[in-house]
Amino acid sequence: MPRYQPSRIEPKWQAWWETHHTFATPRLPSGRKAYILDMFPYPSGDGLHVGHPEGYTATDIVSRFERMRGTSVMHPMGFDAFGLPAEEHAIRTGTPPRESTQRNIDTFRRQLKMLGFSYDWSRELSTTDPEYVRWTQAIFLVLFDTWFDTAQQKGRPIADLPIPLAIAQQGLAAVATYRDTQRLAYQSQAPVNWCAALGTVLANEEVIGGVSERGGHPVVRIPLRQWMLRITAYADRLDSELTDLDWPSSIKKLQRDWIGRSTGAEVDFFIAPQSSSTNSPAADDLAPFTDWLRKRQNNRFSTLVPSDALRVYTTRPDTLYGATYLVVAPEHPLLSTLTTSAQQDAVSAYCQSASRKSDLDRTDVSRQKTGVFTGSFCIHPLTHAPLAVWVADYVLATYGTGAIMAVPAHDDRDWAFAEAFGLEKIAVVEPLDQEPTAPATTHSLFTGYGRAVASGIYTGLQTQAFIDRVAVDLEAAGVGRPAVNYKLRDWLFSRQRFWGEPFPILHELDADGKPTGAIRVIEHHELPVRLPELIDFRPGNTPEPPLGRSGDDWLLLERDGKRYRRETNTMPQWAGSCWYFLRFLDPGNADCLIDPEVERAWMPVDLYIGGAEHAVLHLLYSRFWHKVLYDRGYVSHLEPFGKLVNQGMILGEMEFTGYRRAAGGWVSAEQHDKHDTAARVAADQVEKQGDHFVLRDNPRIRVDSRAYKMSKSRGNVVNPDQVVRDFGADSLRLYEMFMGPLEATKPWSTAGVGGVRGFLDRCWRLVVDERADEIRLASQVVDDAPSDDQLRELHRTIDKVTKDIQALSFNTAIARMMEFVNFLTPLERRSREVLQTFVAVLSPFAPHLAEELWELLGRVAPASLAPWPVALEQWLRDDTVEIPVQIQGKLKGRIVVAAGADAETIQTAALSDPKIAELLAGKEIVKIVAVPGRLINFVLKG
RNA sequence: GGCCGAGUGGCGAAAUAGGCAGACGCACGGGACUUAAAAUCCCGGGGAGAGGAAUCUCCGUGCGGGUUCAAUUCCCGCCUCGGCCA
Repeated sequence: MPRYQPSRIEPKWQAWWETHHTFATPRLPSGRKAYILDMFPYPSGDGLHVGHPEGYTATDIVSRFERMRGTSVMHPMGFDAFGLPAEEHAIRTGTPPRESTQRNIDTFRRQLKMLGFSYDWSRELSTTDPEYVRWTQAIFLVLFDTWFDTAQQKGRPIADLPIPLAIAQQGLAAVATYRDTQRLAYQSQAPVNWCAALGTVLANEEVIGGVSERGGHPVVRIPLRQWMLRITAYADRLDSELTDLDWPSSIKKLQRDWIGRSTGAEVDFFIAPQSSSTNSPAADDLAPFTDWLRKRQNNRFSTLVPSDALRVYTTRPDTLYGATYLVVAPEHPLLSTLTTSAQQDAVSAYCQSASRKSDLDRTDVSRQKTGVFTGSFCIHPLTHAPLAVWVADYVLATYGTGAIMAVPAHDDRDWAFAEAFGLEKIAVVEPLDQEPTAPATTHSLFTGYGRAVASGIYTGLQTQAFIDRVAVDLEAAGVGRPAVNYKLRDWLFSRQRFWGEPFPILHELDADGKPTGAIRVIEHHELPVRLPELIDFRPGNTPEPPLGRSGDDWLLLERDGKRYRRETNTMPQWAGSCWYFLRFLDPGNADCLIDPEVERAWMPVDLYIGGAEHAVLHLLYSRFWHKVLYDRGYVSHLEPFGKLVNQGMILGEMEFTGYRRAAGGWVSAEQHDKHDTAARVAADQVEKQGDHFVLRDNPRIRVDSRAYKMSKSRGNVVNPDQVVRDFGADSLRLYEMFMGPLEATKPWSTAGVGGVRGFLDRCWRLVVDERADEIRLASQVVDDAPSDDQLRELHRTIDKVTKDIQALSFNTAIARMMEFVNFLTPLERRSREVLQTFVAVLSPFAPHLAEELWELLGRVAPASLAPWPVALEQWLRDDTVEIPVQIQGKLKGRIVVAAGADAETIQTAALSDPKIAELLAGKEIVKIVAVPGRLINFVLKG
C-alpha cells in the first residue's frame, strides 16, 4: 500500500513550504549572497511548456543547494505580461487584455508551484502591475532626462547639457528644442515598418524578409513620428564592457556582431561645380578644388558635415586608389544638390521606388543592383580624378555617412553594381601570397587584406599599415580622419498598440487643438499613467494608435493653463523586461525603483538562465538601460548579469517518417519528392542498417529519423500537467535534468521519465517498507554505525554531486546518485545516518520526496534547509589503484599498485606480472611510458 | 551565403591539461519470486570472428589525412545535421 505516491506527497510539502515561508528571502543578505534568476516567462494562454521547467529546475537546484550551504539566496519569479498575443486575443474575443493576462498568470503560477520551485513568491511581480508600470515609466523619464556626453562616455542630466551660444541667443524655445534633440529618449520622423495587418509599426528585428515576424504579413515603410532610444550612444560601452562577463563566448559574439563596431575613415570628396555637359569636368575646372584643398589644409577636418564636399565612410581607406565612383543613399541630404537638372526625373523616380523597399531587400548581396547617375562629379582628394556620383539603394542613409566611395575591385556590392552598369574597376590590393604584379591587371574580386598596388606613395604597403598611415595623412591634409561606425541603430521604442506601458508624455496643443510640437513630462508624483478603459481594441487602418480613440477624459488635460494631449503610443514589450531583476529585490518600494542599499547588496545577478532566443535583444536592451541607470546613480554596477547560461531546446519525441507514393507503396526517404505523403512509422517497424533506419519488412526502404521542435501543428507538444499527473513533479524535474547537458538540444522521451521515476521509487524503497499496510521504515534501515563501504559510497556521492551542481552538470550528478542507490539497494543493513545524508543530497533535485523521507528517517523538517553535507577527504582516497598495462598502445592487462606509486614502482609491478612478462619475453623494449596513477605502456621495436 | 554548435551502442548519454571508450538511464534478453501476470530483485550486453569454457583475435567515437608511445579529445581538409543571423 505505501508506495511512493507523488500525488500525495507533493501538494503536502508545497503547502508546508508556503505556510512556513521556507523560501522567504530577507531584505538584505547575510554573509555570502547568490542572486539566481530565471528569464521570467511571457504568460501565454497555452500555459507552461516543458521547455520552461528545464531552466527553472536548473536554477532551483542551484538555489536550494546554495541555501543549504548557508548562502543568502535571492530566487524570484514574475511575469513579462505585456505583449501582442493578449491584445490579439482581446481583439478576437472582446476580453480585456488585463483579464486574460490575469487568468494566464494564475495558470502559470499554479503550474510553477506544482513543480516545487523554491521561489520567494512574496516578490512576484508582473510587468503589467500599475505599481510596476509606474517605475518603468519613471525610468523612461530618466532616459528622457539624460544626454550622452561623448567626451566622458557617460549619460548626464539634461540640465548639464552645454547650450551653444548661437542657440541660447535664440531664446528658451530654441534651447528646449535643442535639448530635445540630445536626449536619450527622443522623437523622430524616421521611416518605419508599418504593418497594416497587425495595425502597428515594427522594429527592424521584427521584420523578416519584408514580412512581419509574427504572422508573416506584408510590411511597408512610411514616415511616422516615433519615440527612439539613443542606444547607439552606448554602442562602444556595450561592446567593450562585454569582455569581463562570464557569458558563453557565442553570445558575446552575437552581441558584438549585432553592435557591429567597425573602424575605418571618413573622407571628404570635393563636389565639382556642375558643368553643362554630363561629361566629366575638364581639367581647368580643378581650380575650385585646389582652393578647397588649401582651405582644408588650414582649417582641418570639421566634425560638422560639409555642404561643399561629399563625406563618405569606408572601412577600407587602403583602397582609396581603387575608388572609381561614389554612391549616396536615396535619402542623402545632399542628393538634391548633387542632382543635375538633366537627371532630376530619373533620380526622383528612383528614390520613389527605393522608399518601398526594406533595408534588407536593399542590401542583400544577391539581389540585382539598381541605381541612377546624379549627373555630378566629386574630386578624389588624393588622385584629383573626377568620380561620378550615383544614387543607389544599396547604400543606407542610416549607416556611416550615407555615402560611400565604391571600390568595385575589392567589395562585393560595389563589384555587382559596377558589373550591372559597366563601371570601371581598378585593382589596388593583391593577395600576399601572390608575386607582385604590374598595376591594375587583376580583374577579379578580392576582398581580403593584402598588399597595395597602384596606390601612389603607399604602393607595397600591407593593408593594416596602409590604413594606419593614410588616416594620419588624410587628417593632416584636413580631408579625412579615422572613424568608428556601428551597425547598431537607435532603438525604435514606440508601438501603436493598446497593451503596453503608456508614455508619461504630454503634447502641448494650440488654441485650435493642434499640437505645437512642445512636449512636457508627467511628473513623478503623478505616475503611473494608467491605460484607459477601452472597449474597442482593434488596431486602426492608420498608424494612429488605439489609445487615440479613447475618450477625451483620458486623452486631454490641462496643466498650468495650457492644454495637452497625451502621448498615445505605448512602449514595446522589451521595456518591462529591461529592469525586472532590480524590482524583484525591492518589489514593494513606493518611494523609488529600488533602495540603493538593497541594490548594492544583491546585484549583480550571479546566475542568469534562459533561452538563447534572447541572446541579442533582451540582453542588449537590459544592459543599455542598466548603464544609463548606472550613469545616473541609480545602480552600483556597470553590468546587470554576471554569469549567463542558455538552456537548450527540448524537442518532441524521436519520430520515424516513411514516405508513400501517391500510387501506393513505400518510397525510400532519400528518393522521395513533394508528391509523396509522409507517414509516421512505429519504432518497432524499423531497424538500423548502416547509417540509416529502414523498414523492417522492406529493408530497401529508408525512413527518416529525427526529433522535431514541439509544435501544436505537429501534435508533439508535451504538457507538464500531464507529466506531473502520470509521474509526479519530482520525476519531471529529475528527468529534465537527466536528459543531457543543460545547454544541449535534446529530444523528449516519455519512457525516460519512467526511468527516473523508477529511480525515485528505488529511493523510496531504500527507506520505506512497501509491503506494510501503513507507512513505516523498511526493516533494513538500522541504527548501526555505518560500514566503511557505505561511507565511501556516500562521500564519493556527496563529492561528485557537489562539484557537478557547481558545474551545472546535473545529468552526471543524478547518475552518481543512481549508482549510490544501486549500491545500497541489495544491502540487508542500511545505516539510517547514511540514508539521512543521502536524502539531503537528493533534496535539491527531488525536494518533495526528500522532505517526506527526511521526516520518515526521523529528522525535523524541512530537509530543504538542512545543511549541505561535506564530503570527507578520507573516504575519497583509495589505498590501491588499478593501472592498465598497454603493449604497443593496446590494453594487455591490469596491475594493482599503491595509490601513490611512482613510475618505477609501476614498471616493476608490470614487468613482474606473469602475463605481461610472457608477452614481453624475447621482445626488445624501445621505450616505457609510465604515468603514475594512469597507465603504463611498453613500446616494442618493429 | 555568414556565424555558432553537434555527430560516440537500438535510443538519451558519459569520459577530453591526450592515458582502460560506452558510467548512468531507456529499450531489449535471461533468471528468481508468483498458480499466472504485474510489480520487485538479480544477471547480461558495441560489432564481427575463434573456442566446450574461462578466454582470445580483429574492427570500432561522421569521413580522409596528420602529430604522438598513446587521439572521442590536438592539427589540416571534407561530409551531414541543428540553431541563429542574413
